[in-house]
Amino acid sequence: MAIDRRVARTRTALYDALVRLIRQRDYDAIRVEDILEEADIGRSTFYAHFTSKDDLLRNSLERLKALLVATRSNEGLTKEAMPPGGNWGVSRTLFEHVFEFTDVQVALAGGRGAAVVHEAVDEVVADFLRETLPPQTADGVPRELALRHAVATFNTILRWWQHGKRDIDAAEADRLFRLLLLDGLPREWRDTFGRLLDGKPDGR
Amino acid sequence: MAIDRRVARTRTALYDALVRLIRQRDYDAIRVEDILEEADIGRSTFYAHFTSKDDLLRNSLERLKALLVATRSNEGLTKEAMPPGGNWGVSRTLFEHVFEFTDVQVALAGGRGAAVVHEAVDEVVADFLRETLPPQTADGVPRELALRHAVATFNTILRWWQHGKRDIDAAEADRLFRLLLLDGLPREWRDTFGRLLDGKPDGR
DNA sequence: ACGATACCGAACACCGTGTTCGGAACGTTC
DNA sequence: GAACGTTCCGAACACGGTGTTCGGTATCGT
Repeated sequence: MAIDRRVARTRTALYDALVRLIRQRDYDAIRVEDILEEADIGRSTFYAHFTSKDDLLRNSLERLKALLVATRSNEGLTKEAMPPGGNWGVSRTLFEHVFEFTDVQVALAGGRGAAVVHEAVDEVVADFLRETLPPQTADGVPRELALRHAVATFNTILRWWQHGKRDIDAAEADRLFRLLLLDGLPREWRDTFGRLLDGKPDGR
Repeated sequence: MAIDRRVARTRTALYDALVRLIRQRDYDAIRVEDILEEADIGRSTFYAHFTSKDDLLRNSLERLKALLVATRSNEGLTKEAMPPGGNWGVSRTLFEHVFEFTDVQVALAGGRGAAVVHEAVDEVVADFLRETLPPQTADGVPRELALRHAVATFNTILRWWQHGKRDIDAAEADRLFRLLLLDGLPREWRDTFGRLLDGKPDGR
């Protein structure tokens, strides 16, 4: 016996409604009632499927993971945004995605409840990398740390990008991402931070 | 006329109570009532000073900033943790702090509400750096981005450190921090990530 | 077409929030 | 040390959101 169409309909209706709402308001400014209204679903039905709003969020994010896997080979991309020749890398593709759909930017925007969404997304992306990266260790930098640093750096770029309404494009964002992740801060900043971290006054 | 002692007492009682509670439970598992009980303060009194739990948190964090400024010259450090000769840098000093008081680690631990605290702390540290760093730009990496990347990297190390109960000491944590921030990922990881980001399969 | 299952929605108990107010306690000032 | 002003207290209250229950209805699978 296949899965009842009714449950499938109900669940996706709820997923979609949540995403739609997250794009509009702050996550914890969203009441369960709002979701019900948006999805046109009965109260009791909701609680028959999920135990809480957070539970719904967690389950919804499993879908994001699928998107990521697809993205690995540029599958989930619209034709317009397809690279001229050959493939882009994962990061570039993601940045293009974000560039295309401003929604994600909004979802990642500030606010109290956004932090929750943000951390949840982090977890999913980290999972993805954990499954993708080969096992190895380099110069005493453990796998898990390297991976989390990559996620953190990506999100830093993303948030900085959309927060300041920067007039740079996805390519530039990707460039900065790779620069920071792979090479660290450029020379001048290296010196500045080096001095600060060493406790030497900065001359002011 | 100086500030009424009663208000001072009330406010610090509330600050301390909040911190004490954050060390025990998840931030939003803490009810206002709990704070009142812990601080032994009346309900109406609380709302005479702060509009909400979040408001209290924000105000409490102003203190953290003061600590940071003090830390810049190793002032707030206990004698045991003082560097053998001369000063440590800001980052090392902070790591030593965290090493000494496991509390902070707990506060920064996982969970739903921790994200809120975490983001708030981020903001404070970013503010601190914003006031401390000289204005400049390097290789197209804007000041604000460099600064946020530093904060993010610091927190990544911290969270990874305490999450996995790593058996490394503060010095090692500081070494990793500087490595990732200033030089980026080491060679092997550079290659691995480079390949992944470029969309080339990893050979599996 | 029929049995099983999912959905509906109104009603309800529950919990935490934030406000109000009169009286008691405390601090400040002279 | 007395008097005045401020702060604190705590019980009571209204409000809003959560999660559950249950009988009736609609939809599904076979």
